[in-house]
Amino acid sequence: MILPPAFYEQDTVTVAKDLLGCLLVHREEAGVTMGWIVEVEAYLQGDPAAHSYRGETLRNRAMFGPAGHAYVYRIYGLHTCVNVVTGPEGTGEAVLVRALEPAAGIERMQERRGMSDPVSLCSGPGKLTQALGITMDLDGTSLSDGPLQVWSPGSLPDRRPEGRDGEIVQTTRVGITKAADLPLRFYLKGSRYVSRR
DNA sequence: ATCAGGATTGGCT
DNA sequence: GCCAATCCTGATT
Repeated sequence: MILPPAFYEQDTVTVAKDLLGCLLVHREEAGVTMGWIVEVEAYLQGDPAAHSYRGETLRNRAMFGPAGHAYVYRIYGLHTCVNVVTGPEGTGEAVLVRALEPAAGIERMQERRGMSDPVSLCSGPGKLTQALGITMDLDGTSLSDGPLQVWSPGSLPDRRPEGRDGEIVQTTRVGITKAADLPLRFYLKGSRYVSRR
């Protein structure tokens, strides 16, 4: 089932951990692509590494919007990353989706990524957006009521992401310079689909 | 008006 | 391990 807005209104770290094992689903006319979320990072209020740290701007506007919407941004001029917005409106907290285990629409992902190895298809924040066809026009859209959705674990009967059932590893976040010591990255223990160990 | 730099990736050494 | 690619945004002059 599609996660309701109330799910995203919980504490951001709680949402980050509960997101692991859920399905990120992109529905397009061309077809559906989806993958289990296996790696995330939390970005909090007052967190120097968060895009929201210096206040609301045109770019990070969605981060301050209602929980359960997407915050999509471009990085290094070429890659796109997707976040799940959390917390009450105005707080500027979000969870970055860093890696997926491909679950459906794998052929389309392979076409878009120009490669075939399933392990490398979505093992990074820029890779997964390319694989699922997530573009800037999804910025600010509702994840409960739009083309980009998040489904609860077990939405695909008898199918589960790889790894030690439900065990979560917590580490520092990847690629940041500010607040680099905060342990706000979470991934499914044993998954081969994370961006790095 | 100008400019530094970034929540990355892929290719080369 | 190192580095270029590539393009805004946001901060500064």
